[in-house]
Amino acid sequence: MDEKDKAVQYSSGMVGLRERKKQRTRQALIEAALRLFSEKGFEETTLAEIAAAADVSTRTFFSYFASKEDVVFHDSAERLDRAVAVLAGRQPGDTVAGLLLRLVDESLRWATSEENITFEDARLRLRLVLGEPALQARALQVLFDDQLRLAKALHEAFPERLTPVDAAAAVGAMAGAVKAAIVANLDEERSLQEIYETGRRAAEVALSGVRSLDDAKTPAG
Amino acid sequence: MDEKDKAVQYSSGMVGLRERKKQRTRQALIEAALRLFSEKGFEETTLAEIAAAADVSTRTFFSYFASKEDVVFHDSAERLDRAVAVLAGRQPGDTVAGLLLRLVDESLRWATSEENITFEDARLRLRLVLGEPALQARALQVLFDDQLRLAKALHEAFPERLTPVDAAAAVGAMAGAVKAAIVANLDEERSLQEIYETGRRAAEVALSGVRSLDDAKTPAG
DNA sequence: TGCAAAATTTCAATGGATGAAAAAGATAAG
DNA sequence: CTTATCTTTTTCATCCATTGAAATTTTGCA
Repeated sequence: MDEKDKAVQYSSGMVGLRERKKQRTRQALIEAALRLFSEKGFEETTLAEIAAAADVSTRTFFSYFASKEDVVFHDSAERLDRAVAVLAGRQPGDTVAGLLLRLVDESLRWATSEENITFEDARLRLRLVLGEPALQARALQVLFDDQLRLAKALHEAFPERLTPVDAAAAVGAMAGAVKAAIVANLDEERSLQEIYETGRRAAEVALSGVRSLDDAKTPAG
Repeated sequence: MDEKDKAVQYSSGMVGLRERKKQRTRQALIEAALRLFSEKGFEETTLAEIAAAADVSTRTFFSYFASKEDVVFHDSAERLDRAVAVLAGRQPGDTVAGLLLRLVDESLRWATSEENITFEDARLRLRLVLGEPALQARALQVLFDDQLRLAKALHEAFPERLTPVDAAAAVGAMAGAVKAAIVANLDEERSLQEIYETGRRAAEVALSGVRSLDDAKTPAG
């Protein structure tokens, strides 16, 4: 799977029979794996079972995904591309904080929108990921890699205002706050709206600073 | 290894021969593993080799560490305990921002102090961790778990001022900023002092908010 | 149709991780 | 010192993810 394939991975138009077949196989693997994971659990599902359910050999699995964990994050590249696009679309009047807040808004909205997957599916996947240490580790790694690229994109959006390190710190603070808040909120049953609000409030804390938490009236809103 | 053992893991006083022998074995495993990792690389070193170098059976390794990666993070429990202690030692006049800044200061100082390990050793370990995907993943997981406990400790330090979610966001922003900044800074050769400064500046960004980056003169300093 | 490229399968091997039972070592009591 | 007991280590057997290489099949194209 070279760069060209990766770039076109989630675009709609595919040409030859060969490519269409590959996409079908990929989709079959994803669906088989996610179904089995939710039915029997991640650890309990073997690659042999996934491959069998998708009608390919076990070896073939690894020409589509680098590891058992990676199937779960099959759409992470698309998500990152969208996020980078938000930063790249910076307008002349934009502030760093405003642009980052737009990033969080769009990401949260898309992550929980119907166009993408059902909210129930999203919640299921979140539980799956947080419940399995191996998946949790992989998720954190994906997030970490994404942050590197977002920091680079933010620096490029404000080349004169932000040093690379400041950009990294800003992205890190934003992502760290949102992630921590969402996870902290996951114990109880929450509605889509509530989780969205939690993430947004965390973004505000990161934007306006922890110091705002020390003020009597929070100027964050 | 039950709770009592874990609690006393890094305290000085051990009684019986049995315990002393266990500590010696643990230490032998750590030293053998770290030496082999830096000599031949992480992937290239097998558990069989580590066990042989420490004069135990391969199986015994797993009664000391849950995985090959875990040896590298043998002191993470102690580090976390120190960090939690800082938060627990909150004084009446402390602000959230002030307490968190003290946390970063003490953590950075201790992580790079001679009492702990040589700075060269610390840098070697950092390179090792960032270079090996498996170790990077484990590091992020450890950091993530630590953040959960720190968020809890911060909430307990300011039970009336911070909701659990706000505490999580604050800790997440702080940790995210510091981590991102340090990693972003690691490409070039940096002195101890420079890395320390980078982390502290990132903490200031998280504390005072990304909005401060939008101001002409940064009020962060 | 037949050749070249790409994808899949088959086969074999490595190495991390785990469970269970046997063996060896340490502790405490008599 | 010796025995009964508890802990730790070893031995043995096994599972499964992952990888490399060679053989085979499928697809694209002349």
